Amino acid sequence: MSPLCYAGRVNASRTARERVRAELTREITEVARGQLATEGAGGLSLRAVAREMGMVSSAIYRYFPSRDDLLTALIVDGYNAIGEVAEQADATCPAGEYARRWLAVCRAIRDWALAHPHEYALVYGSPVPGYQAPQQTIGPAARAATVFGKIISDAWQAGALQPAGICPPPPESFAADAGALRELVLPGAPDDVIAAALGCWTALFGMISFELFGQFENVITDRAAFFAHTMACQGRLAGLPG
Amino acid sequence: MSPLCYAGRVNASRTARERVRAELTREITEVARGQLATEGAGGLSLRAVAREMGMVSSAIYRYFPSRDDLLTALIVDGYNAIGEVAEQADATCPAGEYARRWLAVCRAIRDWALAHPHEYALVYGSPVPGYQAPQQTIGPAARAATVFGKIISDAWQAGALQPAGICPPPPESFAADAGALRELVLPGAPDDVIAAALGCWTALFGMISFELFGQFENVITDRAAFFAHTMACQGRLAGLPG
DNA sequence: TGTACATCAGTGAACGCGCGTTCACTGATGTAC
DNA sequence: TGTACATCAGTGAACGCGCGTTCACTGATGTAC
Repeated sequence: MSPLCYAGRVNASRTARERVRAELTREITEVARGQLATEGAGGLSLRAVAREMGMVSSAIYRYFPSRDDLLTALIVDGYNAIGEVAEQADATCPAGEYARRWLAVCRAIRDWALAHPHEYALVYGSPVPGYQAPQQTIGPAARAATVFGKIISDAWQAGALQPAGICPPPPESFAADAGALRELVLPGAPDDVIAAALGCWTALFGMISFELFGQFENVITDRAAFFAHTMACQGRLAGLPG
Repeated sequence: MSPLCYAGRVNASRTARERVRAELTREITEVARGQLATEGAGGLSLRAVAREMGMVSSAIYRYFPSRDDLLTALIVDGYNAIGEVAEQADATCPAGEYARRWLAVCRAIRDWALAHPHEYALVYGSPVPGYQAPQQTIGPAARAATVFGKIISDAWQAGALQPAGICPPPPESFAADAGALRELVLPGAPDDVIAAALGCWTALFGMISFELFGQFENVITDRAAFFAHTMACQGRLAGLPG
């Protein structure tokens, strides 16, 4: 039997049993996501997931070795979902309209967060007690940031960035971090642009978290409009024209 | 027996039994705060608190009618603690140095948050599942914001505010909210100043939450310096000179 | 001041619940020859 | 193609745990006269 033939057989069997396995794995995370939406991250329970799926609780262990691994899967999914809506929003805008791209990304992430508050909280909210995020989550976490980084560095490299000129220079201790960010997500941008961008990015999630976690209760009525306004200001602060 | 004399007796008895009661109430919240620090908000348990105090779990119910009431007390304490450090930090600065006051308040809140991460998370992080914040928490929540509001409105009324001039005007739908904020915490300030201040305030907590909730892991090394820099930029955006 | 009574703090047992995880097992599905 | 074997999914019972809350109770503390 040739290796190729052997590989063929293995793949065939995979697509039989393994396809069911993949489907059930997906279904488990989906049910878990649903429970997240009603109970929050702390209340996620393997037994409840199993119950909802009509399985015995121990069966879940064929798919996830522990509750934490299921949580990790949900976190990775969450990061990816945010990354994806960010990518899509960015792609709908003309590449040269940097401020518009930024606002589109902001809005897309906010919309996603409002539609999936518990998943957002899982990813950007307080850490789940007793859960330690594994390295698995690093890559997906960078996905949305990469979209934003590209907007800024595109603008910079096109010479379209108009620095607001109101910030002092970033601290010297930031230089090394700026270098790493330049390598990964903000090619070509100088340190002050990188610092401003990072502040801007942080402000985006600050706004969303404040809104989602109730700090705007009895304070802001038209949150979508105020959000867009504030994000426009932040974009200007980072030098985006518009 | 005169009403005064009666009142006197009641007060005397109060200061006997009621003093112990107040002391124990305080001790319960303190122990609960300690557990918060190790378990997080979701893991706070009346039984564990009672155990640590050498009481039987049902005894706690003499002091707090339910777990949620204990949580509420902790939240109120948290808001008050943040408000207090903000007030103190503000008070150490010359009244006319607005940017310095702002930075001092930022730093004080960040320091407190780093020293009490779980209490911070309880107050500004994801909502505790199943817990509904009662109205009791509204007043203390405004305390820190009042300090900040005073800095901005002091600066405005002194004519010291130097608007960055890079923001578009706030949306019309913001006018009513701005009016309410003007009444409460930003006397005299016009709408655009209020909008900028609110964005600035939100960015402060965005920075702290990002740092505390792990988003700066492997991204920023000297977080104190980067924080100060970003908050300085935000202050400028809100018009604080410096 | 002394005594009968009311108020209150703390006890201990219990109710009813859910949780994560392990383990020996039964069948079904896939593999090797 | 057929058969012996290995792999794997799902079962059901169990372990040991912790939780919030209720309730009838015992003493101690405070009150009224």
